[in-house]
Amino acid sequence: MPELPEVESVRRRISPAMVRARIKAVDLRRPDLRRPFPRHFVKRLTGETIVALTRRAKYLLASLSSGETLLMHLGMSGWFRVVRDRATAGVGARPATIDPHDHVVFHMSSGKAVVFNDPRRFGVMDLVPAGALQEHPSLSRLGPEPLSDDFDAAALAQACRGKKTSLKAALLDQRVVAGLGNIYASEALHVAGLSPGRPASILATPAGAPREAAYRLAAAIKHVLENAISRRSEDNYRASPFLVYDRLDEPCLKKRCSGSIRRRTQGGRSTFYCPVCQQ
DNA sequence: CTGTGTTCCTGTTCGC
DNA sequence: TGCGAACAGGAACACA
Repeated sequence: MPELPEVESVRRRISPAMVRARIKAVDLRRPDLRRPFPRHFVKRLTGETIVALTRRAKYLLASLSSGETLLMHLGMSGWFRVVRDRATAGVGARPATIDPHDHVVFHMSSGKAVVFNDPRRFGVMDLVPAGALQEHPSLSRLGPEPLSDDFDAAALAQACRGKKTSLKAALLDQRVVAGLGNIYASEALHVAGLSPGRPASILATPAGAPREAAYRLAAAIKHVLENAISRRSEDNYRASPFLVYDRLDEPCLKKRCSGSIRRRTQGGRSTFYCPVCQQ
């Protein structure tokens, strides 16, 4: 689930338990996720206060009082939950959880335990020394944050200028815009009325100036992400909140459109779209 | 440098 | 019901 809106939602949900709280103890249940945990992971976290919890693209960033930053990525199946921390943290403490995919437990001075669960283990955790955050390999090449003023039609067009790859692949490229994933890339292209297979270069003139489609797509990206965040924050779940994703063969929801949703594979991943109203 | 394909891992769903 | 295949929301890496 974790694309930008889900990560933002997680950030807001776990912030009350973590921010301005001290990490009393850390249970580390295995040596690695997708990559090994950094050296002295538990030692460097224990006793630290989390000063702030922010998000960049799909990364969560916990700023520690030591100046280090705990960088976390949810991968494909990563999730956090907050539980009351009945168990006293420390040696011999009974784990607060029994799920075999609970890999990390943060015992906070707020009285809550924040549990990281990730069946597929595509998640990542790293500790970044003070001052080294911008240069971190996971962050340094990221494009603009889609909901910031840095991202607009001009930025999108510039990034896609001359690109031979498809629009869908371009939206998944975190250097073009940071935080979209497979679901919201499909959704944004649908809202913008653009066919996912068209070359990304159509967004810009040869000189790099935005064409009309770039304005539509930049606005659609912001719209789709803002909608998803507000819906999640309201905890307002519905059967399928999406316009095209996972709606194969269902009628297109756009007004006065007679199309039905198709699926195709691009770059080994499913793209959902309406062949009638997306040109 | 650019674009494409593979790979990491486990759980769920689908067709026979 | 059982079983294998296909597929799943990410991103680093190898290669042409």
